[in-house]
Amino acid sequence: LADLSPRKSPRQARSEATVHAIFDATIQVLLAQGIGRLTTTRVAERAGVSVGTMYQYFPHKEALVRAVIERYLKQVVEAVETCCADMIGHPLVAASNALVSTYIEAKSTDADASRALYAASSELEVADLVSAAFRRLHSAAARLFQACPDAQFDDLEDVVFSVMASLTGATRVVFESGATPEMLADFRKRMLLMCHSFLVSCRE
Amino acid sequence: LADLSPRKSPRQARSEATVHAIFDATIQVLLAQGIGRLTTTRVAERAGVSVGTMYQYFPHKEALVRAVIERYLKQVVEAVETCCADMIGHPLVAASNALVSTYIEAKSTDADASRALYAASSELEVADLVSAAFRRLHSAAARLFQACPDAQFDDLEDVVFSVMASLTGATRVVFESGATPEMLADFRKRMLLMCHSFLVSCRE
DNA sequence: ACCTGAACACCGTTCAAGT
DNA sequence: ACCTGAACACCGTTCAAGT
Repeated sequence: LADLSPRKSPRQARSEATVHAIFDATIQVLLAQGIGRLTTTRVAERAGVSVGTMYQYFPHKEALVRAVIERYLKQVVEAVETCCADMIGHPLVAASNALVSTYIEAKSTDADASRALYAASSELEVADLVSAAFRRLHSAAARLFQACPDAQFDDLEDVVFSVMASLTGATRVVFESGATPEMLADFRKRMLLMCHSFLVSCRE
Repeated sequence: LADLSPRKSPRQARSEATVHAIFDATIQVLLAQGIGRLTTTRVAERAGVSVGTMYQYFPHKEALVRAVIERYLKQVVEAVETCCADMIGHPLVAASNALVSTYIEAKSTDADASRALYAASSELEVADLVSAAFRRLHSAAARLFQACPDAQFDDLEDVVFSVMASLTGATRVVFESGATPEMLADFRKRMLLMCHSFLVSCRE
């Protein structure tokens, strides 16, 4: 199996700046040109270094995009985790609504980036990153609903899995269909209702 | 904009066989090796023709994969459309359950193919095919729920959009997470409940 | 009417040579 | 310790030449 992590850590100020420049260039090319036009030459050119330098810090092109996607996923996951921690102990309806709203808003704040990264994340082998992020979302949500004073679930894990699969999967469909902000707002309202009414149906 | 349709129609028996061989070879390589290892040379070799021949019938590699994905989507869409037509006039719970079950089963019957094509369909520019299929699913479902004797919806189109986004999006998440048949069966049960309880919440 | 395959352009990756 | 860029392997696509 190939090593997908960055190749070495910068030890001097110069190389740290280089890594940063390469990382930024990758984001810029990705958002401006899309994954299809992201070539190592283009990234290196934009970063102002040679291709060879790029390969000193990233073992291959895929690692570049993985780094960008990883940071993006982290940002979304942490927003949801913070929300879930804050809502511990609240009643079901409040917990459910906060979770759904926070997730959709985290995706919406930079909708163009979301769209570009959805496209990129499918092209390359990033299933591991996506499922790791999904697992963290799942855990945070499970803890949240576990702590609801007005709800007991027989099989919490499975119920939460379905909620999160719907929420993340449907959100992806909406972004990939190129929804307008109005459609997104409408979608958000319906997802609030859908998740809550499902959770109520599962409550014992 | 590039022309993405097949380049010409076969006019003689020989060329018809050639197209068929290329099409089959594409499916075989896609399922056996994945989209990452699908090269024009490999497909041509497997089909027993030269690359040049391939380019007589398909303008580029993407068109090969599009053709395969198109046929697959058609199969799923038609299964759902048939189901929706059959269930016209049934009560909400029966209609909803039939729709959800039919969709998930259509995806499950050839789970490996579903997985391979989910991966492929993200790599290439097939958003148009996917959204065309989604639109047909949406229409069929809207007609179905419109005709439910025990349910009236204020904004049918939007309600159905959310149901179908959840159903298709969540199913994708489940397949991409490499779910076992047992997990799939469990997921199916929960989606039945989720879609139905949401529809009930929206009913006037 | 259909097929071939060498040739071309382009891209990811490497590595000997530089500072 | 870090950077360069020519060189290599591989892939998508074309087109003059064949049957």
